[in-house]
Amino acid sequence: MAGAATVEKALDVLFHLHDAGEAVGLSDIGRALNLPKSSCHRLLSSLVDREMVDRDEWGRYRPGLALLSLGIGAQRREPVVSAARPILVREAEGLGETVFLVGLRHGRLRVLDKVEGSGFLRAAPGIGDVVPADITAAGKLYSVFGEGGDELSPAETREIANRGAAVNRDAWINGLSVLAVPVWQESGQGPRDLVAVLAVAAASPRFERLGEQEIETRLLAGAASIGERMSAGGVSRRHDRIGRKSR
Amino acid sequence: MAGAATVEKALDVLFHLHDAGEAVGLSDIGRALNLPKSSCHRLLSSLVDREMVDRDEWGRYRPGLALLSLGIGAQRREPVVSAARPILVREAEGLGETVFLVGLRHGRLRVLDKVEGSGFLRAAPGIGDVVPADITAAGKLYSVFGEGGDELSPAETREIANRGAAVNRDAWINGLSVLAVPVWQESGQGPRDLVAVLAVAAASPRFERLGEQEIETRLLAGAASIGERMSAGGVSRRHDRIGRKSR
DNA sequence: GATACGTGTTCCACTATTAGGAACACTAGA
DNA sequence: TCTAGTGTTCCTAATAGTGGAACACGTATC
Repeated sequence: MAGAATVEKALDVLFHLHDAGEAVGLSDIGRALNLPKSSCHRLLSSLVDREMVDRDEWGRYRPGLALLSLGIGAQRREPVVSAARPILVREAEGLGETVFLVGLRHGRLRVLDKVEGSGFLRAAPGIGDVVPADITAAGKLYSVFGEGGDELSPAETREIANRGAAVNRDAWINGLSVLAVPVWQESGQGPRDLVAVLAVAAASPRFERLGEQEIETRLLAGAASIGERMSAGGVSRRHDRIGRKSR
Repeated sequence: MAGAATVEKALDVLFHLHDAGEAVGLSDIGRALNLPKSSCHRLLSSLVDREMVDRDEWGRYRPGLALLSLGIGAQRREPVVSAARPILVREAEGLGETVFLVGLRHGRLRVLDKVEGSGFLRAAPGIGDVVPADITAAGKLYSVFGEGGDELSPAETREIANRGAAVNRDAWINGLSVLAVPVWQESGQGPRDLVAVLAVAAASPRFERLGEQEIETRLLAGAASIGERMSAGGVSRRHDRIGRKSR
């Protein structure tokens, strides 16, 4: 909370370049963030030195590739990701549709990994992106089984709890249907942990043709495999929170 | 050059967390970077707020998932990557080995994308990582055809120039053989541009079994496809450098 | 138990640092 | 040529970061 204001401005710049989607000039950045050009210039030169920011042939700024290295490193440390990767690939091939792995991090749902199918729904959320909790199938699952997530009607809560899966038709993105199942990790004696959500997204007509039941059984089997692989891998067995105050 | 010192310290912290490979405590960070604990704490709290840094259940620090979102965004803006992706997948499946796309950015060779084969050489460089220019097959190609890269013996230069491919056996990593070919983009009237390098890495015995000639012809065909796709995509046609001073 | 060391966190006076206006160099367009 | 736009550099006031010291909490050691 009591942070370094300069660092936060630099991060503002970085995220602004990300959100912009295209390369941005110095003056535009200053205008957008209400910062003087000279301040932007100073911040950016530090970021460029470390390749957190790149410049195109016109001198405009865009996010740099050092971020990729850091980001992939962050992803690699997520045990769920390495456990789920083969299953994501298998299901994406088998179903021919895009498969997501979504996790709750820092109070928000993030796409931990994704493997695209042969369909043409490339736009949807990218790896690392935050997805809205209130309208997505993944959000519903976390609302029912996890700690975070938003409130749901008692009826829907009971239905999802019994079924062990959540569906979302056209509510998030029109024409897109999503089916999601929880990924559990057994933690020895204690209660099992909801470590992620496995989801398939497909254009609604295609979704119908594949058959909801078929998709559900495949995903449930996949989620079970991931859970087993995590327990088997053993590297990340569950520790109780000990020591250190955390805030 | 004349940058914001605070921002650079924050980046020091970020890269230190990346290099460390495992979660690090506050005191350790301060010791490693010769920074007072209080300064580290302030910097880190800003980074944590934006999810550039995460904390594990013991309160130790590690790179955060916002970096993944930013990094994937940076990668997506590389036209070569989207053009090459299908070819990488195809060749990785066809050969059963890991295929790399390497580009020269900011004077250094970076892994722009990578698709892993069925072999067990997962360790090698990750997406976004910098690879050494002087000993790799990709470095040799850039030395001969590109602007960057290191010097090479005239004999080897001529051989690579004639062959249009570079090989590296056990020089970089022992037991690992790499074959790389240039990816050209025709730019209308001017000379063609070396936009990336396509490379296959395999354990040396497996490399022999596949046959160097077979690998080379496949890669050359793949590189040609990428070049065509880039020119065809048209989105990123070549512009001459106009306007703005660049430094 | 009591002691000593480890951690992460908070406080606060000092001063080095950044802020940001203004002037500069340059290009594109009228 | 003149104007409006860009990115870059310079410079001083005053703000924002520095970092030592004290704190609260946990684990190991005697």
